[in-house]
Amino acid sequence: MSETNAGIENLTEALREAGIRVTRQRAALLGVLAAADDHPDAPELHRRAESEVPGISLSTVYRTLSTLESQGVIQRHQFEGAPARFEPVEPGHHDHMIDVETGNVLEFCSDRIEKLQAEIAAELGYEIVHHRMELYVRKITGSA
Amino acid sequence: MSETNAGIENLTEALREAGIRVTRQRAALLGVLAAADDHPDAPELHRRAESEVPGISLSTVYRTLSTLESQGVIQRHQFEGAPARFEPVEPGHHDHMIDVETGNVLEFCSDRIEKLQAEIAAELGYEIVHHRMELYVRKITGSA
DNA sequence: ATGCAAATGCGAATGAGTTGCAACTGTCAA
DNA sequence: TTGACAGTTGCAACTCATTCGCATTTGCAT
Repeated sequence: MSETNAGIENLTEALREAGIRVTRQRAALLGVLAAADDHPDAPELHRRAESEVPGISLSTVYRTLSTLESQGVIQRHQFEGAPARFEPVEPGHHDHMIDVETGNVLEFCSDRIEKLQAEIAAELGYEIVHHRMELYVRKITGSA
Repeated sequence: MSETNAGIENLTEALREAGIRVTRQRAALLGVLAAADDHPDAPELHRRAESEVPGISLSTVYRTLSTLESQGVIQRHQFEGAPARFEPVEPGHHDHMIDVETGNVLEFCSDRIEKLQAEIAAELGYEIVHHRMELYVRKITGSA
């Protein structure tokens, strides 16, 4: 628990220093985001934040998410055919695997793939600004 | 030219057999799509189709694109922060590299990456239904 | 404590895409 | 060739996710 709180303390401090006011609404969202291990979308975050800040509006949630994203605190993911989903930024980039049956998101990372990507881009005279890789997957059933 | 026409002939035939009427609007869109080597979005396809079928409506374009997509004739790509873009399906899957400065789309393919993706999914007990990989890139400048 | 720019809540607006519906038109059978 | 009729079209109205305008409120530096 102290870990999470410490993380949020640091964050609020950092935000304040970036000239961004830490309002009740924002604190609540930071808390909700830090506690989330799924990748919630805006309405879901709104729902969760409402228990801490009852009247919080959805626009505020959207605005805060944009702010936090541009501060590099969270990441926005636009998976196929679904509203944007968010996750706190942790050290170390990763990609996503979406279970097409449940909507669950797993994270993974492959240095080897990243390296190949960079090679391919370089061959064509480009450098990678960023990339997006999503595997839409289905659980392998024992029998079938 | 005969190549393109032959391709379209085959397609219209295939559509007819799938119980899908080949209307003027659809023929026009098939032609526009076959002729496109960029990855146009719906309004752009609408613009191009209008020269052949003057009154064609945007809804028809959207409807036709959905139809053609579900027939496996074209593919829809949802790149970051942009409306969907379309391309005819050609044999051989490929991924995309988007020049963030110009919006140009290059295609590429890497068996090695695909293999790694499958391995990663398999390790976690999943099989890949499909994937999406997009490299957002910038041209490497000689000096700078 | 106080001022004020920044942030909020509300509702209205946006943009991409979809849909209901009456009028139209490919297509297949005769 | 001609019907007939289900599939299509154009239009306008709608949805859904997200953004914006604006009057009111509120962090927070002083």
